[in-house]
Amino acid sequence: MKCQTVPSPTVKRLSLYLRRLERFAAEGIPTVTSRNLGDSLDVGAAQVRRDLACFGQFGRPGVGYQVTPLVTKLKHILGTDKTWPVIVIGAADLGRALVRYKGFQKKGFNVLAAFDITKDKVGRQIGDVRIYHIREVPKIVRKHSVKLAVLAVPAKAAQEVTDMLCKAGVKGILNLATTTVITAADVVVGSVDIAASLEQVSFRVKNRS
Amino acid sequence: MKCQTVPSPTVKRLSLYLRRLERFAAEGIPTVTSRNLGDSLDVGAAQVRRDLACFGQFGRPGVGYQVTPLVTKLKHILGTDKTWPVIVIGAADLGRALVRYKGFQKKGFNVLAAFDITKDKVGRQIGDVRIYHIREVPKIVRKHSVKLAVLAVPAKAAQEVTDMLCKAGVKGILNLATTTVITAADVVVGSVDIAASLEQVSFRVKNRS
DNA sequence: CCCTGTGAACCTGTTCACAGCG
DNA sequence: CGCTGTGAACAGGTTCACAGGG
Repeated sequence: MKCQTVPSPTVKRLSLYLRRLERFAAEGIPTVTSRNLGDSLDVGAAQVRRDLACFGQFGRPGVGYQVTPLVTKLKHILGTDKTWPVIVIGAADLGRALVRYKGFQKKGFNVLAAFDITKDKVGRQIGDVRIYHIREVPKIVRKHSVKLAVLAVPAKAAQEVTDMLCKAGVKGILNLATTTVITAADVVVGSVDIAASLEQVSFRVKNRS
Repeated sequence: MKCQTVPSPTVKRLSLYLRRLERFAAEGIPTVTSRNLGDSLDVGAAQVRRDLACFGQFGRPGVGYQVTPLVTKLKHILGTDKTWPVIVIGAADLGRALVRYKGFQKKGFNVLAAFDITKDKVGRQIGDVRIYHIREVPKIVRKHSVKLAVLAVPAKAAQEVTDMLCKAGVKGILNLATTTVITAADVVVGSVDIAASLEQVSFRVKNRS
């Protein structure tokens, strides 16, 4: 079907599929059906087929999808078939945890530097990742062709830092600050607000369901 | 309009509105229009009005919305007008960061205990929050009527821990593990996968926009 | 005249149902 | 026959546009 604009819910589910398929692969299962894959993720079988059909036809009627080739294909689609250098801005608690976070490594994201402004952090290490002063961002970005940055700074600094990242040439930002940041159209921003996510849950709990 | 089923995208935006309104309040701005509020959040004015209309009519035609009453109202709707006790399961890097995370306190979530299974963590403190053995969960949950839990354990333990939380009486779970967890229908689950979120960004970067 | 609240049109993503291949 | 891929129907949210209040 090859949709020309991939729906963003589809992209989210792609990550789910990949995660699950990797477990199937680890279990030595060679083939899965759309139902098979969807059931464990609470996604309908038709939805699975639709999502995958956006990128070509790699299922076999009567059989299903071959796990290993599909993992490869999905990684390629998501861009995690090669290693991306990533920087983390903000080395407070959350930033520190992100630098150490194994989930990034598993997906091929390589955290190569952290940044902060406070004197007591700059120059220190988190594991074997060094904390630089924020003013060093452009230099490091250029040197390693960094395209992705993770933002874990206080809300009031977020926009300023974002502008600086854009100017330095970063193309994608994962924003974990509790504020909305605005960028030029050619820079992608994904936002994750952990406290707000818990707030969603509390709302749903309060309103029974 | 009082929609009987609040759309979940609306709930997400409610958090954004609240966040922004609190800043307006801090700046001493008494009144905002829907356009005014939406513009800085990249949300259409009509959307803002629709979302708010789900909960009653608290805007004044020709004027807009009074900031302070709206903040109060939104907090009440989201359930963050009172303090919720929260527990964090998993005291590795991410768990530690979450226990310390100020964003929770700001919204009235009070992290009162952390849990882990490894000997070298149980009994220690993160700030003034104590780490208990996971088997203590039911006791603490009952003692403090804990309704909300944050899950930051390895993927392979997530489902087992979730089952235990549900049995202990927890009503809402924020899942930060990299796996899908399944619960009875009366327990709310919100999922945040940081690595997957970065993967979304990398996909969008790879496909220019 | 400006801004809210809302019916109605619209659009985007989901689900159904079936043709077609292995 | 089982399962994919996909038109066609459907549902949920969004945007438009305007009536009505201040």
